[in-house]
Amino acid sequence: MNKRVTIKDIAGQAGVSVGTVDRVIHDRGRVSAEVKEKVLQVMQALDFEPNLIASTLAFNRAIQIGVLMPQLHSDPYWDLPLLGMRRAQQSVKHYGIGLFEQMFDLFSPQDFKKSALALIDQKPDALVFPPIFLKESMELLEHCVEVEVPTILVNTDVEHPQVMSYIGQDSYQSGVLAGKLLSTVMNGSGKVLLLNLDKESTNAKHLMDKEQGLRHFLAQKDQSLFTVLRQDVEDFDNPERLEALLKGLLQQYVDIKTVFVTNSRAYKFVEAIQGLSQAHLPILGYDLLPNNLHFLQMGKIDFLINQNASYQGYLAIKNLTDFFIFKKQLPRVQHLPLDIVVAENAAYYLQREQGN
Amino acid sequence: MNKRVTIKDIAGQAGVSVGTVDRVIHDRGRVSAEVKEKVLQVMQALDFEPNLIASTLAFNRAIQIGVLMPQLHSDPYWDLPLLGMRRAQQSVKHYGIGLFEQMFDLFSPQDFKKSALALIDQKPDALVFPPIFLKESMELLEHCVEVEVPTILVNTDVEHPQVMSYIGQDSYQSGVLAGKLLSTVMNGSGKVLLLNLDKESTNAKHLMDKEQGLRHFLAQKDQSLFTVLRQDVEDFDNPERLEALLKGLLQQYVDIKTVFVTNSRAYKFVEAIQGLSQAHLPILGYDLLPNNLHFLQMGKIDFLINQNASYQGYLAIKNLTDFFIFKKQLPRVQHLPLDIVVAENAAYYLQREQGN
DNA sequence: TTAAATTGTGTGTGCGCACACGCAAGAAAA
DNA sequence: TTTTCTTGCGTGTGCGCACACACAATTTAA
Repeated sequence: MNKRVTIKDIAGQAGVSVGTVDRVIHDRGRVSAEVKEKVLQVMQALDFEPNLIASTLAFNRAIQIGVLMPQLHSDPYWDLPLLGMRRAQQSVKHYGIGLFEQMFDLFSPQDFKKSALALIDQKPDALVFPPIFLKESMELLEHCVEVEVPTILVNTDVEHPQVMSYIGQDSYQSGVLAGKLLSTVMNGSGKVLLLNLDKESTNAKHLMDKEQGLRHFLAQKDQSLFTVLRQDVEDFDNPERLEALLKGLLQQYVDIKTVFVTNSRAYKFVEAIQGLSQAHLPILGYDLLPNNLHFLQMGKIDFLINQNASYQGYLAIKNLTDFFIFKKQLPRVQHLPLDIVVAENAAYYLQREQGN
Repeated sequence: MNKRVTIKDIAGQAGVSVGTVDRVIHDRGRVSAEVKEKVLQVMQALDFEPNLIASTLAFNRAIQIGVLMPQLHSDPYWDLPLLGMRRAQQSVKHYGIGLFEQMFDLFSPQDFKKSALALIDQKPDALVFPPIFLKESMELLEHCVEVEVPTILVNTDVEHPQVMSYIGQDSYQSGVLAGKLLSTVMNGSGKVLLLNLDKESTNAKHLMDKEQGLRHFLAQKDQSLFTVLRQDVEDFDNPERLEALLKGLLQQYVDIKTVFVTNSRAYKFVEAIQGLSQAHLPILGYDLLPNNLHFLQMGKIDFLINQNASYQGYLAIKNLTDFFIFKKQLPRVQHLPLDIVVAENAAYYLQREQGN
């Protein structure tokens, strides 16, 4: 193994001191044009790659990542990204990467705004958050432009120049996939009941994308065979109401063959229809929450699409480490795989969600 | 941010020098029992975590990982793990991790043995290889015991005390999953044609595990409805022979409803039956090879189970880095997820296979 | 014309740790 | 008893780089 090239080697070859080489590398100025040119030339010739280990050691400065997330334990899904971030932070803390965590009320745009300002006040070097509230998120991004804080979005993408990277699923394609899976269990024709179990206050962009994906897939298969019935439910926490609603729907539309719950709350639906004595109704939902997995193993949920919520958080922190420490360029969009989870392969995904 | 505890802090608190602390940490001896106790106590009290960045910088020694893999470009599947390892090496080279690559002929146990010896001669710090030939692999592992080289297996697991870690799929469970998927497209009953497209010379342990998994799932569903017909094909490179064989089988067993190709060569099967004018026969295969993906998009292959071949290699190197640099304990078995790949979600897995 | 600011360069220190070396005091061997 | 070895510590150097500082040679301002 030929030992690596160091700035000392560069300095020797170029006939200057290491300080000058350092100034060229960091573009700090105070170097004459000719000398700079010469140094760059030698660096090229020797194929110099800085030792990032030594670099971070000498840099000796902490990098703080601001994290704006829904309050822990307010919703089982939203715990996952934060836990992923904390795991990632553990594994990159040697590089001096720290987290400023700031929580907000999942259903309060006002609180989101307040928390965002509080977080920015701490002057983080970067920001990570899910744009749950569209309007407030755009305002926050504008604010980030002013204070020059690069931002990574998780869960939902939004177009804005200050967004360095989005990490999450392609919601539209995930709807397409749902269509594919549901059509295979519908035996030729029938109606899909599409359930949005969410509050109106939250930005439902990704739910709408899923719906479009589903409709697109079914339409392309055969216009007449498959239809979609969409139902939005805001008080999804009330099993009785849900049961009553569903009873009505199933009576009214006897050709409902399958159910597509567009977010992680499929288990709430299953709980609600426990009372109904009804032939098995195939269900597709999202995410490996304990309740969903329970019903998956029992055969009450047929498919789960894994949104890799915890991995989203993990990757966000890992990517920022790559950015700050290893000077890597980040891709604008990082779509995570659309994992199809059934009872037979759930264990491995669960392990991964909890492990890395 | 309260700055981190260093060995200097420990030394100060314990009333000794940093050299003594260092000796305690590395258990180099030459420390009296009382002093050692005291130092350990202080380390505990201050919650000391060594700065691994500084540690690796000071360590200043290269670690060479021996890699024993099938010759590049001899089989599209077997290129993937090696490419994954190279990518991983790129991303951990700062830590002084290097690869000794040694290739062998995929179908020659003798060459495997010869290459193994050549690799061991280079005195690598660790070894990574797929135990394709069972007998020769066990001999190699015995050799590793003597020279004290820890080993990571990929693709196939083997029981041996020298194996530090296995990275790959749970073959049995992957057969179970195949059973689940195939049974959903068989509409109630029928025969599964199980195809082993492999040479007899290679260790077929994982293929047998897949078969057992499949049979187990189908039997548990309903003994009488589903049956399995197994066919081993050694000259899988000959489309005419394969076509003739299949023609015979399909005539003989009219209730064959679906095909399970137990390795990455499903595309060879599809190519062979192009000539047959035959109603669509659902096919399940393995791995995201270009040819497989092509037929998946065309609808000629219905499911692929992703064995994450490239990620296996990637993880092997990453894990060894964790082991040597970050002193992490590795799990004996790391089962990778059983990704269900259909036309609608293939792109994301492909991207991941090529990307990280 | 002299003082002040700027530009271009080299030197030195420290990041936290690994490891070689030095040296005293006691233990074992001669 | 003298010599050699061992044990138990401290000191010093270097890993490769970042950055502060010193200082001369300019250039600009007063």
